Amino acid sequence: MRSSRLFAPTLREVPSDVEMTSHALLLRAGFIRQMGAGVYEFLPLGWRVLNKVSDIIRDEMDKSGAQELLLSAIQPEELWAESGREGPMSDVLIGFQDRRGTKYYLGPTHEEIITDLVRKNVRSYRDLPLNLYQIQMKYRDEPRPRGGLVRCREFLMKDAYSFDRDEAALDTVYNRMYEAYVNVFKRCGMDITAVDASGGAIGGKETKEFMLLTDAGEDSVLMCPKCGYAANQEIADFRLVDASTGDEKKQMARVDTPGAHTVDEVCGFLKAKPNQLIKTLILMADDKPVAALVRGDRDLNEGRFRVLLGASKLEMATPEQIAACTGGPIGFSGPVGLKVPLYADEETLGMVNFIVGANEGDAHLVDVNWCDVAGKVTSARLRFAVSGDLCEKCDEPFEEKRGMEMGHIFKLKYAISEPLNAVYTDEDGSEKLIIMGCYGIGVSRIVAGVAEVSNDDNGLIWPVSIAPYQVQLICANVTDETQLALAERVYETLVQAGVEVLYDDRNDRAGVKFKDADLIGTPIQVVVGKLAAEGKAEIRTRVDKTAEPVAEADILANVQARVGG
RNA sequence: CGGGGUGUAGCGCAGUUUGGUUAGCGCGCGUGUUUUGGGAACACGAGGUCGCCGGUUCGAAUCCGGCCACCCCGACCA
Repeated sequence: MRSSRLFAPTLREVPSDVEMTSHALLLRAGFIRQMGAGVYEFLPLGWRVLNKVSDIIRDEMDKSGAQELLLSAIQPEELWAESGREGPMSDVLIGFQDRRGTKYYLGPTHEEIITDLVRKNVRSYRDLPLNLYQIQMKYRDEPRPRGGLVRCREFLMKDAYSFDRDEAALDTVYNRMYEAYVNVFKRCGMDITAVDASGGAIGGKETKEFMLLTDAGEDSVLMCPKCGYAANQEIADFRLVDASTGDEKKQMARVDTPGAHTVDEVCGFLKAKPNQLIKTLILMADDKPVAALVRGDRDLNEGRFRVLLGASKLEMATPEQIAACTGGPIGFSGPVGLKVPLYADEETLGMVNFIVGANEGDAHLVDVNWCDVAGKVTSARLRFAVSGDLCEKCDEPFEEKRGMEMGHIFKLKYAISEPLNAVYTDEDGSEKLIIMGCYGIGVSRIVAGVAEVSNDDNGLIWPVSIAPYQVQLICANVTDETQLALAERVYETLVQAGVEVLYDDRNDRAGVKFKDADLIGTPIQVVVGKLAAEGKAEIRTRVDKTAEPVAEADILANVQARVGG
């Protein structure tokens, strides 16, 4: 491809509303353009990278025994109603009606569609196992798209779904997918950490997320430096340390705390530390109020709490709902005399003489002890693990890192097949539910991820495997006939040999072309310049700018060696 | 959905506080000349419904009201 013909508008300056490195570089280098919030167009360079990633995924998926197909992006609403996920996922569903008034959603994921396909076409155990995948745009009305390709409303995903007879067969395919994923990310040049994760709205415990560790990531990952345990903060387990001081219990007292409704304000007012306070969070679990009690400096893990309650919906109560069940305004709730079910984080049980809200405006209770709290208190782990908490297996303090989720595999089991009644006839003639797994990779997010971690001040740095072109050939001065003639010959030679080469034949100053080449990030650069008079070109890499003079006859072999390595 | 911010040429910005000639600057773009190894110089030139709608006014990029879009933080996030 000749740069003079390539549609790759590069920018010198970063558009003002861009913050994330990968976003800025992909825009500047002419890989993507924005259509709207979380909606991007892939320009030729971006599209090439996306396809390189897709091809690697295809190769690994096919090797693992999965079969590619293409499902409909338009999904009938009734399937979502049937699976019971229309409600839980209503926030992100983008819907429309056809001319007859039938409702549809643009596919945010394809469990319903594929399970419907399979239940209509699979009858017998002889038809199993099946592992089907596709690479297709997904549509989710994300509450907050961000970071360019990191979180989009329209994004490219590889999604695979396995269908098996029993758990043992599911385990087999799950493990095979794990291996395939490891291979995919390795081939894309990414250093990925697999972590224990939460099944999210679907549920399920056996699930792994494939995280790219980067400060730009949206997730928190807790890692044990000793045993290698790694988990998403949402589900990370840790050892409870008994922090009870053995202080003598004092007499509870009511104090005025005008205007102090946040933990910081109360602490400032009472000259206390956040860990001496227990905050009482009122939540609505399937529309019934419950109270969660956690130490003032901790955060409630709502996902864990929801699972504990067995609730399908859990959300923070509104000020009105809080007033209705506590009798006080938001910010002054407390467990003493509270008439809603109380759930206390296990860490709070060892506390004495703590501070809580008084369930009335502008007042708190101090020197409270658990004996003051009438009523049943359920103790459970309700808070997130944080940096410094101890690994449950080896008592080593966790390190906390940011991660960007690139892939997710998990065992759906019967979560979808049961409501959709996807069954098969087993050997003994009995009808059984198909057991399922699902496996996703954010293809477009991989592009963002690699761009995020692989760059320098001059631009992107692509690994050979997914670079838009393997080689960038630069003719330093196209008005120099010797240079131009040599560059043209080198271009022909490389193209004929099947090397993917972007040939900068523009009539610009050399500096412009060097800058663009670095920005685009092609891993190998071949410069035809002053040495053309001697019949030589310079070959260098994007990372190591040490130029190696190479005679014309040896250029192809040199390039091929670099591409291969 | 809550909080904060921004909308003026393809990109980056000034001008808005205090309304007043023909709305500026840099980059980029076009033509020409000179240049040609790390984003060249000079000359000439093109390019704008000042986010949209309404209002106030003799007069609105500027003041007022409403709306929209985008970004960031939070909530949310198979």
